[in-house]
Amino acid sequence: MATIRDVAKQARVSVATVSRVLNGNGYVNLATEAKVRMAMEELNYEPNTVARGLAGKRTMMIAMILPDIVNPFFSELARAVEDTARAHQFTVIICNSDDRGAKEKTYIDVLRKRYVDGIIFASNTLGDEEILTMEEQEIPFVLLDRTPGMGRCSVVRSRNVDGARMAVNHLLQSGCRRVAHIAGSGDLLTGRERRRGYLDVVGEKGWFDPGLIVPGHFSVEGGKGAAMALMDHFPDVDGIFAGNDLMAVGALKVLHAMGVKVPDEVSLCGFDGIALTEVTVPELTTVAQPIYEMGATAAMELIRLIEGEPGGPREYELDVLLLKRESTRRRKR
Amino acid sequence: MATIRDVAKQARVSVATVSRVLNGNGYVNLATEAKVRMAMEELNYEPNTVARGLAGKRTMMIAMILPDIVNPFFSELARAVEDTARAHQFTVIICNSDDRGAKEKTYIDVLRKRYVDGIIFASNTLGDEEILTMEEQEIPFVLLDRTPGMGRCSVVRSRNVDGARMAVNHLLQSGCRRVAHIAGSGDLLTGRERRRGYLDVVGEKGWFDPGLIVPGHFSVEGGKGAAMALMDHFPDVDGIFAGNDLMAVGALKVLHAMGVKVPDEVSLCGFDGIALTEVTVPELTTVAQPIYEMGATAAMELIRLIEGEPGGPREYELDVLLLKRESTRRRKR
DNA sequence: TTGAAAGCGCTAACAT
DNA sequence: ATGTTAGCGCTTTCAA
Repeated sequence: MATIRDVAKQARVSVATVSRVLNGNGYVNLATEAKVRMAMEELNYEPNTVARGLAGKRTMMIAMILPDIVNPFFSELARAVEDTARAHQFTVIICNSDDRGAKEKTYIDVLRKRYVDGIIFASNTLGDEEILTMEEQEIPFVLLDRTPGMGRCSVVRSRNVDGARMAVNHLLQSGCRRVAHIAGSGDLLTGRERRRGYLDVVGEKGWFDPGLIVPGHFSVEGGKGAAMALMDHFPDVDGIFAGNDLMAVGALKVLHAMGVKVPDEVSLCGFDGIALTEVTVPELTTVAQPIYEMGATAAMELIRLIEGEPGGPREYELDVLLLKRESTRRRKR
Repeated sequence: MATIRDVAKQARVSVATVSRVLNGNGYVNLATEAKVRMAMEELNYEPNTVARGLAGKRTMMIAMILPDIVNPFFSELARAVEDTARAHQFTVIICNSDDRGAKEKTYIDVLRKRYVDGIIFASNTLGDEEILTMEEQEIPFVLLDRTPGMGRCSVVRSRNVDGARMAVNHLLQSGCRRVAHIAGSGDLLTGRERRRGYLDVVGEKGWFDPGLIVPGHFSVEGGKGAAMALMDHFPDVDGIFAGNDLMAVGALKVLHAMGVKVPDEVSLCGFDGIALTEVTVPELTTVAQPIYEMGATAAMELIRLIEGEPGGPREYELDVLLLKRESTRRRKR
């Protein structure tokens, strides 16, 4: 492994000059630059990233903290982040928090010691305390689907309330008389916003009952339990808006097992637009978020922050799209 | 941020001594050690990982190169790797290769410059050339589902041939008269082995025809195309063994669309055991690999290699398990 | 058992 | 426009 010193010697210049052409800053004579590049070529020189990290405080590494990479929503997000980061020479560290604050804190610590250049939080437990830590440490970061309790920081999210309204309206328009909601965790912004959208549309209906909102914890299992409870207590429910696709899939399974026909007896709509919704029978209607775009946007924004570009923290709110599929397609009556 | 020097000063010893207690090597007086630990505590000292990497050639980072983190098989593998690595203080870098040799090569390069301590290859394009590079550079690595063309290196895989045989036998026992195979890529060891298992069981049957083996490229789309072609050319096929679950899911979709009843008209069996197989209707019978265990094993083995423990490279071959589910459960006739 | 000092490979003042 | 040099924070001989 040739070092910068070897190159300098070979090109008969100082290491500083080599460093300059390497980083494209400072003035360098064109002829000199040529010599240096030549030498680099000959020696097959490759700058050592670790040394650069130590000296320059820039490691070209970013981290992404998410609940669980196995969850398809997050793996797609991660994929987008990695693609984008890579295109800008950044390497990505993945951290699974399982939504546990303690794990998340540990990660932040480890990452700080590693001088990562920035962090994307797709995890949901991040408290104001951690945010404060980040700001003190001056580590750039971007939040996904989360409003900071305080201060301004960069955020990327999608129009959850709008999406939920679209979903519920669509359910109603396709003929449902009584629509229930399987809700995600109330601790999460997305959970609350989608619930809000649902309420906006049906809260004042004569048939509405708070019991129509059942928690499903954003998981397949949760969706199953919720659907079961729902059909038990409200046999006349003929439409369900699930706060995410995983829960919708769970609900679908349970309905099928109970012999309830989807969409004819109960129509079902999810949220997120993960690929999973295309393999079920019937295919699931869902409010698709631009998942890949969200990840890419978050990564771009983080890099912008890292490069110290002007403008300060920014907020991005992305549009969602209702994908009407079989699970809400009723036969004409 | 306190540095090792601060600690040394505070404890009135040299940095060398602090380094010693930090790494637990060399002789250190018990009393001295206590002083040092005290100082660390007081100053809230945390060693800088980057500096350690530069000085000690040990970055406590490993990388995992895989085709695509969005593929549930690989995301579960990745999860296992991260959990295991983290338990041993290693951080994980994820690299999506899209099975493109060029990307993979670039990654290896980047990772080398980063001094990563080791690499897990779950990607499939790795050629002997790259393996040689790795060996020259003396970077420890572990292969998943791939036999090296040459030299000995650590490998983790599962009993693909056995599994395929189990699958096909099960299909036969459950009443199928003519079983086809949707095959994964012939470039991949797993693809070839599963195909071999299939052939082992049916190759000599009177009804066998090479045309019963159709390529499905290990993807949902590929599975769709294959199933379509299959039913077209061999309408009497009543059993399909798909080389992985993704293709099985694709096949299931197509069969459903064609009005072919699964399992009664055509029984279907996949391979891998990803969670997806539990949400389809009918649920998919599949040969489950111990995915998490494979990832964990690979990570453990890599760490073993990194720590330079004796024994040299090792090979692990893990057992698979046939999960009999609805897609092969025929009504008695 | 402990300390001094020479790196690890690079960046960034500062000087020329 | 280019060179000198002092770090970045830690590990590891080599001495003592």
